[in-house]
Amino acid sequence: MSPKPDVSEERKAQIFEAALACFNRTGFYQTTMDDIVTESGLSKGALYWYFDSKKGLFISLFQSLMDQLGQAWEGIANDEESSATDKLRASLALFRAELGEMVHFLGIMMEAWALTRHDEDVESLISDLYEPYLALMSQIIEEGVASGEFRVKSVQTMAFVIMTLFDGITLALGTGLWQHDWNEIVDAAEELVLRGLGVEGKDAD
Amino acid sequence: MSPKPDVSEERKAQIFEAALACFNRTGFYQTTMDDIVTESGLSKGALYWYFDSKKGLFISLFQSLMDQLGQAWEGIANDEESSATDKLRASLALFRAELGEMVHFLGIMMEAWALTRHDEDVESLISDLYEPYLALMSQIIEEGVASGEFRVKSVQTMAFVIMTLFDGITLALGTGLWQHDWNEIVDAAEELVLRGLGVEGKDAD
DNA sequence: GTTTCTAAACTGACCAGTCAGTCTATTAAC
DNA sequence: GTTAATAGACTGACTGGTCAGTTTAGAAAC
Repeated sequence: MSPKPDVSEERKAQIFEAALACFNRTGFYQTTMDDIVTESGLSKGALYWYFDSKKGLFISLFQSLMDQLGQAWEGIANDEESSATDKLRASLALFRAELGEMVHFLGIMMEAWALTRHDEDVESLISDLYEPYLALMSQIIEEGVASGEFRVKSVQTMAFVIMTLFDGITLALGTGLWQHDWNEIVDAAEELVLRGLGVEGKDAD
Repeated sequence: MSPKPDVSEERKAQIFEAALACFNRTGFYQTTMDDIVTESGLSKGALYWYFDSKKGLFISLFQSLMDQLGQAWEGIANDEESSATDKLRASLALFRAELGEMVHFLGIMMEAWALTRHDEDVESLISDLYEPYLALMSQIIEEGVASGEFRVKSVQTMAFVIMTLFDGITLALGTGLWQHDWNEIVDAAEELVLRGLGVEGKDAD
């Protein structure tokens, strides 16, 4: 149909890559569209051909980055074979793997958190993304409590606290407060969470 | 000496109050100096009489907010009377109290975290503020391990993880992901941390 | 000869920071 | 006790630059 070969997917990817680099480096307000023009090697016209605004570009980019994560979550929670403890361990392993991805766009993650405060679109995007994660965690803890593996006062609240710990670790990496290998933090977090939920023994690795 | 009574402290406080409201509401880049002018009821000249730049004002404000916190930390860690477990509980109580203050400037806290990525001044300010907190936590855990109260693989890393949990909770409040009473989260965090460090019993509370 | 796409010049709103000048309480001189 | 001098506190119009988004002219593909 098209009188020209469709390059739109490549172009979008090209713009995303440039926008990722810029936003990650200097944040949302400090990067100009011209920065992204330069970084991408395209023109301003091209950017506005594919995206209607700077904010639209940021949100699309953020959305697409998040879509690449968290595809595996559902599989974990719905595995009939494994115990709640196993599922929790698998969740932690997944978080570890996701962190490995996230280090490439921690700046964008943090920018999005900050934007949450004064931008409704970003705020609802984030809370939508958050929901399934929290639901999964609640489900696992619920199961563990039912089977006697975990001891917990409030399932919902504890699930939230554990998610909060994950975010805190992400934040610490983003701010650069933790200079060493982030695997060590995840190890310690695993130790804290498993024992904190009342899982006994086996903590000699 | 001065031919006029010194009102500079009141003025600075007045500017801080206005800047706090504005920055907290709309973030650093989205608030204009004119916003702060309007909010404070002063003039632009007055603002620049007391502060050299927007960034300077933000940093002074942040600094002053942080100074109001964390005065009590040292007392806790150096109390010879109490056990490491007691000290940890006291630290959690302090965090709870600080959260009560922080809810009034969560926006500024999050803005500062995000700025960390591309502003050296903010970055070094934050890591300087962070240091004593981390040192305190490490000291308490170290003591607890020595006395056999806690079981931990790496003191440094575990201290960092617990601090990270605090930040995560702060972040969750800031983003508005947690809609309920934040005291509940701190309760759950306390449960997780105490048991996670290997403190036995007494969790029927 | 039409559609898709690109380039680059352009527009105009916006905003941090400046500055020439004003106001007012206090002191010093007489 | 009135006048002049002083300096700190303050005002707000203005400037110069920046940058999101638009326009326009045309190339490339079919």
